Amino acid sequence: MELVNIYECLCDLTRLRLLNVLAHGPLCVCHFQEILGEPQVKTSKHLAYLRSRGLVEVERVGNWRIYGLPAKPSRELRANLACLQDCVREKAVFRRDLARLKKLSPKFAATGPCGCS
Amino acid sequence: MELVNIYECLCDLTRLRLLNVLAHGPLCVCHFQEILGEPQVKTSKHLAYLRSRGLVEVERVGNWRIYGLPAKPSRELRANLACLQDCVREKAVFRRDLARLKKLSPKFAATGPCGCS
DNA sequence: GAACTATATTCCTCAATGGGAATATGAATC
DNA sequence: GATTCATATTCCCATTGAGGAATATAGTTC
Repeated sequence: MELVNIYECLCDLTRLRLLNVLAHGPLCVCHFQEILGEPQVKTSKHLAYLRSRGLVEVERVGNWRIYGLPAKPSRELRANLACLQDCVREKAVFRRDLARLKKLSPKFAATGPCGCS
Repeated sequence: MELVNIYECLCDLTRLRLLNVLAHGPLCVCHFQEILGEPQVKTSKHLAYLRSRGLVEVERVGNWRIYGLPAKPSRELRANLACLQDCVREKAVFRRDLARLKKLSPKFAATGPCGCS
């Protein structure tokens, strides 16, 4: 994974928001959708973009795709994700996303690996 | 300055190389040109790009434009530049650029603010 | 003021990106 | 096997970016 590929992923607000949420654990696409309030296509495409550059990994569970940060991130990726966390901590959009994540977590947890149904 | 603007600047190898050199002090365009071995248009354009996003500042000295990192960088910028330094330290291209910088520094210093002439 | 120097800008072309509408895929359920 | 559900993919369009050739600009020097 090249350093530039990491930064390519970071230069879009939607992807930054996804990574911010991802830092707190893996989720399926419809959960990201609900937390960010973004349409399905947009969410799915950006996750695919992140995946194409190795910033996320996918696991298939029934109908769902669970996206999470890599199990073994490179040194560069770890450093940049940590830096991102630091930069983002006080920004409104990102805090709001995390607030929604917290609020929706019980609902998500209610129905197996995914509370979509 | 938005976080995304910083990452936009970081997602191109030439600009990463420029920033890496810049971390060791301001220089004029032709010096960057010589260190990176890139044509004038390319160098000038990427510096303009960095400037448009506030990652560098320019000072005019006679015919030269001296590009340097901002005197008062934002917290985000500082964090990301530090992270970049850390990520780049062992990569060949970047080390090579710094080696050239070191080698050429005396020559640069020889003629006032710029040793081009 | 003419020539030179360092740098920026303008055109051009090509490739990549973002976003949405519509459609495809593939697993689960009835 | 038809339907539903979660997700991906395809097409479309508009914007942006990278790179180079050529030209413009503006300061310096003779």
